[in-house]
Amino acid sequence: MTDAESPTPGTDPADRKRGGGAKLAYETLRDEILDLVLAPGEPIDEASLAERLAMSRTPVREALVRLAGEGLVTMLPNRSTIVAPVDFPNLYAFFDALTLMYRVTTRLAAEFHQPADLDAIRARQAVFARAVQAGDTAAMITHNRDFHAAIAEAGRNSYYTQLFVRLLDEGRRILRLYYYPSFSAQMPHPYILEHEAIIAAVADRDVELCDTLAREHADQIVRQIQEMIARDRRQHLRL
Amino acid sequence: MTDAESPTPGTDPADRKRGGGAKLAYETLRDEILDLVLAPGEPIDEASLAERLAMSRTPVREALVRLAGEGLVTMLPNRSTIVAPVDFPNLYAFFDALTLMYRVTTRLAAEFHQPADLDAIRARQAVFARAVQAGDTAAMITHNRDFHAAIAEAGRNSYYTQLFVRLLDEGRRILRLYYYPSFSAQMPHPYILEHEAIIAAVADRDVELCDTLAREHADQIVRQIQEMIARDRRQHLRL
DNA sequence: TGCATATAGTTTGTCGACAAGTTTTTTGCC
DNA sequence: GGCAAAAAACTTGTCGACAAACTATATGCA
Repeated sequence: MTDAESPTPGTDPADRKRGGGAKLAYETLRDEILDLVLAPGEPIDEASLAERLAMSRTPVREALVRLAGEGLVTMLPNRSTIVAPVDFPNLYAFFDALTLMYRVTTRLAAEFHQPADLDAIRARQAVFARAVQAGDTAAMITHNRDFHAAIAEAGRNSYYTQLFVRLLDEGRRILRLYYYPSFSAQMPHPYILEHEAIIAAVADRDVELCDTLAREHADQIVRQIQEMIARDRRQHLRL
Repeated sequence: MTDAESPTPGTDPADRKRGGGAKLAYETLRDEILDLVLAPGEPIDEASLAERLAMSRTPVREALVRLAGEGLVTMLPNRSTIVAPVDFPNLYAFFDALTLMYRVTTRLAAEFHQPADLDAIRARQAVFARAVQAGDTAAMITHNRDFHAAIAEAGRNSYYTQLFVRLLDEGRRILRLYYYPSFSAQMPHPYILEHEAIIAAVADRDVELCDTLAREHADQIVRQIQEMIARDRRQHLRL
C-alpha cells in the first residue's frame, strides 16, 4: 500500500525542537491508541507513520519501544508492531489491581496531600462535572482519569501513581470500546457525588473513610464495565 | 576519552541473531546497573558502549530507551544518559510499595497457584538456601528476588508482578550499596525459615496467614535496610 | 589574575541506506 | 482447479554519517 496518508496538519518538521520528533510520535500514537483511533490488534507500520508525521523511522521506532514498555503496543520480532489487544482472559487481574490502586492512592492522598493538591483535584473535578453535564462521554472518561491521577499525585508515591495511571488508561480504552454504543439514558451523576465525597474525606485526612469510598467507587466502576461487557456479549449471541 | 574499552569477550557480532543486538545491550546494561558495576549517577556513553558490544549505536539506544521506561536510567535531553540515582528522599514510598506488593502477591499466590508453581517456588528457595549456606551475599540478594518473583508469578496478576519485580530490583541495588561492607556475622537464617513458612501457607491456600507472613517478612527486610543506612550514616559522620 | 567571549571538541538526535526475515504473488506441476 | 515451490515485494533491525546542542578549552580584555 503506497497510499498517500493524510499529512496530519500541524506537523511541520521545521518548527520542531531537537528531540521533539520522538516526543511527537509518542504522544500522537499514545492518544490514538487510547482514543481507539487505532483498534486493538491493528498493525502499526513504521514507514507510513514516519511519513505521516514527516520524520524518519528512527524517532518513530523510539516511540514504539517506549509504548511497548508501557504495554500499549506489542512488538512482534521481525514482524509488524501491533496495538496491544485488550486481554479479556485477564480482566479479573485488571479489576483487582485497579481497585487496589484506587484504595491505596486515595489513602495516601488523605495522609500526605498539601493545600495546593486540593486545588488541583477540585479543578479536575470541575472539568469532569462539566463533561458530565454536557453529556460528553469521551471527555468524561478522560477527565475522570485526570481526577484520580491528581489524587494519586497528592499521595506522593510515584510507584503507585505510575501503575495507577497505566491502569486508568487501559480502562479508558475498555470503556471506549463499550461505552459509546451503550445507552446514556442514566446520566452518571452518582460519580460526581462520589467524587465530592472523596474530596471531602481527603481534605479531612480521614484515611479509613477514603479507603471505603475508594473501594465503593472502584466496585461501582468495575460493576459498570462488567455489565457493559455482559450486555455486549448478549447482543452478539443474538445476532 | 578515546580509551580502548575492554572488548567484552563472548560478543561476536557474527553469531548474533537479527534483533539480538538490542537484547544483548539491554541485558548487559541491566545486569551491570543492578550489580552496581555501573554506579548510580554514572554517565553512560552510547558510542563507547556500542564499541564495547561490537554494534552500532542504534540497538544501544533502543536498550537505553527501554531501561529509561523501567526507571533504571535517566535520559537527560541532549545530554548524556546516566544510571538512575537512588532516590533517598523517596525511600518511604519505596518501602510502602514494596511491603504492599509482598502482601498482595503472596495472597494471590495462595489463591491461584497451581501444583507446578509450587515446584518452581521450592526450586528457587533451594537455590537461595544454598547461597545462604555459602555465605554469598550477592547471590543471596539475587535469589531472594527470584524466589519472590516466582511467588508473584503464581498469583497470576501481571500488573502486580511487573511492579513487584521492579521494586525488588531497585531493592537489590540498595542492598548492594550497603550490604557488602556490613558485617555478615549474623547469618540470615531467619529468612530461610520465613520463606519456608510462606511456602507452607501458600500450599495450604491460607490467604490471611500469607498476608501476615508477607507483611512480617517485608517489615524485617525494610528494618534491615533502614538499619544499614543508619549505620552507614553514623560511619560517615564519624569520618 | 579574573571574567566574559569565542572556539574547539564531544555527544546526542535524526536521517537515508542496506541486508535479513516475512509475507504475498507468481510460477510450475499434478 | 488445487497445491507446492520459487520469486517478488515489503518490513524490520542495524549501520554509518551528519548536524544541532552541549561541554571544555582557549583567547581577549580589564
